[in-house]
Amino acid sequence: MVGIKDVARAAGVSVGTVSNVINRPDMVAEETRDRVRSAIRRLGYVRSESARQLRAGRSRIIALLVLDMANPFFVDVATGAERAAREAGLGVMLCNSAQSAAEEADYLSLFAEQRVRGVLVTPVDESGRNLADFDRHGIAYVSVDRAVPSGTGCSVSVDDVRGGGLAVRHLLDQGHREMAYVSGSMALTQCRDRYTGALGVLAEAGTDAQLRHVEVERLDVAAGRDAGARLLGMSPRPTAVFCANDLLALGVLQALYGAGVAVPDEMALVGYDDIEFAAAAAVPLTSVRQPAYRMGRAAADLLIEETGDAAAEHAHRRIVLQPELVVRDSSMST
Amino acid sequence: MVGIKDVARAAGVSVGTVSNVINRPDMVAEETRDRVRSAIRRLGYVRSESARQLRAGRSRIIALLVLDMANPFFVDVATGAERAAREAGLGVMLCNSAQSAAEEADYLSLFAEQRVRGVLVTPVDESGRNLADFDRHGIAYVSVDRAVPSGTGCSVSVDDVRGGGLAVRHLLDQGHREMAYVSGSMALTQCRDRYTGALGVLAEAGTDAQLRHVEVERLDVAAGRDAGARLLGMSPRPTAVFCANDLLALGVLQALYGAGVAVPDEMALVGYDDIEFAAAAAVPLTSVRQPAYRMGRAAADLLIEETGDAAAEHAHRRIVLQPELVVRDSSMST
DNA sequence: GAATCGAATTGAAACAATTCATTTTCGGTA
DNA sequence: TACCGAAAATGAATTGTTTCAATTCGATTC
Repeated sequence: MVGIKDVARAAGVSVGTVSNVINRPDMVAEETRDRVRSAIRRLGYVRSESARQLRAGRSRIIALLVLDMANPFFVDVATGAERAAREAGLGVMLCNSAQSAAEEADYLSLFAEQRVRGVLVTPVDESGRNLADFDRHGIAYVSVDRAVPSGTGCSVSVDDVRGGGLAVRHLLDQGHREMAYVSGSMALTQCRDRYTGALGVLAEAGTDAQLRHVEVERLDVAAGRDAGARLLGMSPRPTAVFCANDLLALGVLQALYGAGVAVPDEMALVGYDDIEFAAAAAVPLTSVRQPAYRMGRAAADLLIEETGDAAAEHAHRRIVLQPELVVRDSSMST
Repeated sequence: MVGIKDVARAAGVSVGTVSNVINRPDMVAEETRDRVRSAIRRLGYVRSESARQLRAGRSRIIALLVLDMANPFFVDVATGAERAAREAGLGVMLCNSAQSAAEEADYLSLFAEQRVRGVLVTPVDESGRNLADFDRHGIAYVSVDRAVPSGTGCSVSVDDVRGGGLAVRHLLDQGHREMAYVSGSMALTQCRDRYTGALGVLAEAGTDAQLRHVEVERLDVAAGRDAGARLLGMSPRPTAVFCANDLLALGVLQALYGAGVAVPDEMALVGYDDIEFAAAAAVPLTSVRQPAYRMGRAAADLLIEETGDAAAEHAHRRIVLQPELVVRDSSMST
């Protein structure tokens, strides 16, 4: 493997000069610069990141640990983060905790060994234990899609309480009184917050409308299908369903379609996230849109600020973005 | 930052012993081992991957560069690869070339600097120029979802010619004579191969059935919507459409639905990949299933074999997996 | 009591870059 | 000719780990 020494020898200069050609070309005389560059090309020299890193004490990579790569929502977040990182000359290591606290812990220690520049993470473990370790090791992190207790770190999230409210207010406005909320365990912040918002709207409206909770194991299409079957068996059968994400909603929609239940006439449906497939569904889905791409960008920007040259004057910030209701056919009788 | 020297000092042993405790615990006396381990815990020591790497000359990370992260097909490939890699104690760096040859080149040189263990890549640049560089630098790679010229390297792919044939034979069997093929440019191997297979079946059947090509810019849902609009304007209007992937098919389906064209009665539809959303569509999509997860696993396994201890006896292999037609409502009149 | 052996431990070299205090070079000036 | 200053180039030190030849230390054997 050809190293900087080989280049130096080939070009008849010292290793310091080769390094200068690469990192501060202005410092080197033009003639020397050309000689070195042609040697680099001729030998096919590629500098070793590990050696640079070892010297610098940290890498040029930021890690992004998401909850579920099969969910296009997180792919959008990743795309936003990646764009911002690459503009700053950093690489992104994208990983999937698949909602497992064990996987999360594994990855976080991998990141620590890698001395990554920082971590963007949608935490599985709400206790924040895993992240506390990061504080101890001085690794910067930004919590994505999950607010973090004040003062502990940066976060970028969407106002889920508000989002839940938007969905249920819309259904109330359509005259629904028997509603259901399909989500994962209330131990998951996003499921809990959306529920809280939904209940808040009900209380505020002073209505006797019901919102029954249907809990599912996982937040994917298959779980949505199961939930759909359970909804059909409920008595009284709900006339409107709010799902904690679009994957669930698509699953519910499929179950309803299979059972010949008309959407929205017999049952209205509202999802959450507004992934591309929501708009592409059989009956286009009404959904609470989250600015996923912007969230990814904002999170990466925060991290870059925190770990950049001006790191000294960095103060932890919590950014909260606003969701937006996108009404489509699945909740509007025509 | 606490290093191995600090641990050695705290435990009253040499750095070599600390290293042995971490890497070959059997070599160290129990009493010493415990002392070192407790020092590690007490100081919060995390070993530096970059230093290990520098010494070892290569990293413990394999890179996976996919064409389009927004396509669930590639997410499945990534999941398979990641599983295999983690079982072998390696990390995965997942990146998205977004079908851009420039992005691809950028990432490949990033990987070279990182001295990654190896690269799994779905090449954008068919010329293989980018990969030739890898040969020169001795970086192992496996081409995923794309066969590679014999002898140049490993590859895992799916028999796309066969897949295209399956789709069109099915449509012929349903009695269709006016068909269309929606895909990206024929410069893309997978689009070309599927077309070749489709035409092959037509020729073999000795029919006068038509298969007109509708070319789109990108392979996503939005492009599918455009294609759908164009299909509706064709004369004679095709009675069956085969799409080069499911995203296109979902877009076409949506356009047809919007125009009130019944699927499959007025127009039958067959997709490719069999992503989860294909089965979850308004009209569940008939699709040519690719074993994405298995492909990812197989590719990672090949790479691990090539870069492992038994690397010497490694011979490049080309694995070709078989696609399978999954018939659903979108192509079967009931 | 010396020789031998094996297990445990040591410590220096090597990895490939960056950095920075020195040194060299060279044109211009006194 | 000697000297000065700026620009260019040098090369040793540094980073944190792994590896391995060498050393130490008891216990066992003769």
